[in-house]
Amino acid sequence: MGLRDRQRAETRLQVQTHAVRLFTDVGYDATTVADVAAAAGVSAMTVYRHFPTKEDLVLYDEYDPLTASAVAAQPASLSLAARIGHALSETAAHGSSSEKAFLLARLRLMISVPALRARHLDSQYATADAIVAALDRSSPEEEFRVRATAMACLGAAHVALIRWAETDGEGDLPGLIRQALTSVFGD
Amino acid sequence: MGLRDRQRAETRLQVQTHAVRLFTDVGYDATTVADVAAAAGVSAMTVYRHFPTKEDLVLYDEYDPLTASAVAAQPASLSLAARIGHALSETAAHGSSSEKAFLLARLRLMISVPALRARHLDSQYATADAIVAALDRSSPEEEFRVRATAMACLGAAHVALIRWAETDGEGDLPGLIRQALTSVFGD
DNA sequence: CTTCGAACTGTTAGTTACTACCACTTTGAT
DNA sequence: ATCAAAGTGGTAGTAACTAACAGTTCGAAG
Repeated sequence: MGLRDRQRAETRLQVQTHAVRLFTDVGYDATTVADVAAAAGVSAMTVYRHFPTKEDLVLYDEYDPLTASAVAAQPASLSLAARIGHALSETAAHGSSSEKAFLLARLRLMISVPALRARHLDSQYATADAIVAALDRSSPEEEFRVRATAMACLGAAHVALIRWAETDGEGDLPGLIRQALTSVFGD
Repeated sequence: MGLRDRQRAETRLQVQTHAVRLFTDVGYDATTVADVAAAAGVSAMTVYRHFPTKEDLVLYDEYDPLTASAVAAQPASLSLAARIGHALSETAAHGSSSEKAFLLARLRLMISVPALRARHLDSQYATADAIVAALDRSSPEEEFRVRATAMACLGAAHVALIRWAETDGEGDLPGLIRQALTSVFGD
């Protein structure tokens, strides 16, 4: 990996870090993209080169492919809901390890800012698509069943994620997700 | 109800009707608010006086309070998921009666346009809030349980709604919602 | 019926997110 | 050493909104 890639990654991180800090301290709407660019020491154009929209300064990652492959890796002997639920819990265990404070700040923004909350929910929709693509191999009726189950599990897991953020990330996220799922499905 | 209110309602309907038609025929992004205003024979400012954002030209209603009161009216002997699920199915039975073609056009936009899809999902989030407010009367743990169940049921119902729109509203929506919920919960 | 306040509408000017285009610099491979 | 490619900045432009002002119309009180 050359110097160019390293500098690009560095710039990207700087921009995003300053963005989340300003959004948290000053407010999302009260902070312009020009403000973020100035704080990061770049031009506004450079911000848009790294992040397609202002919202993406907060919402860049997402674990769609990871989740989908985790679902596919579950033993087929389990029920559909159990396979999806376990996969979600496992994926959360991997994702939430590094830089918890930064992730928490981003999550709080995703909860409190309407535009970010909406986009975050839409990314769940994309995750459901990925799960359907990873599992569905038969009839439209089966796809309907898989998609409904996936959306239900993702909805429950989302509540766990919010709870985790509201308690400052002190509980363990995979456990909260399992708790949310069992309180819905009994199992 | 005076002439003023009638004219206001008339203008609002005209604006929204032309908006949905233009969005469907020309495209959401390719249609400007000025285009909508011109088609409806009003100024752009008038559009904003009736609808806070361009997105709200498609997403105005939503049945939060209806759903919440329907949930509260379910017999407490049923399980939590059953109470919420039945309430969703009942609310859908009331809402989908009048002007199906217009509702379908709006739904198709909510599915295909990313910004509208995101806001539509966020309105589900608001519905979950209303359900929680209607049911929760005890501990934070109970609220967690209610919210997780509500989001799960709403996620499944959303899949039914999409399916209904994709099949041009020919199946019955309450039945599809029940089908989605039973394919998730077994019950 | 007249009059006066309030609401509806239009116009204008401004902010901000975002895009297209052009020129300049820097990197990395030949 | 050179040249193509990529990163960066500047300018200009579109479109979603907002604030403030002025004109018009409705509706209620006298």
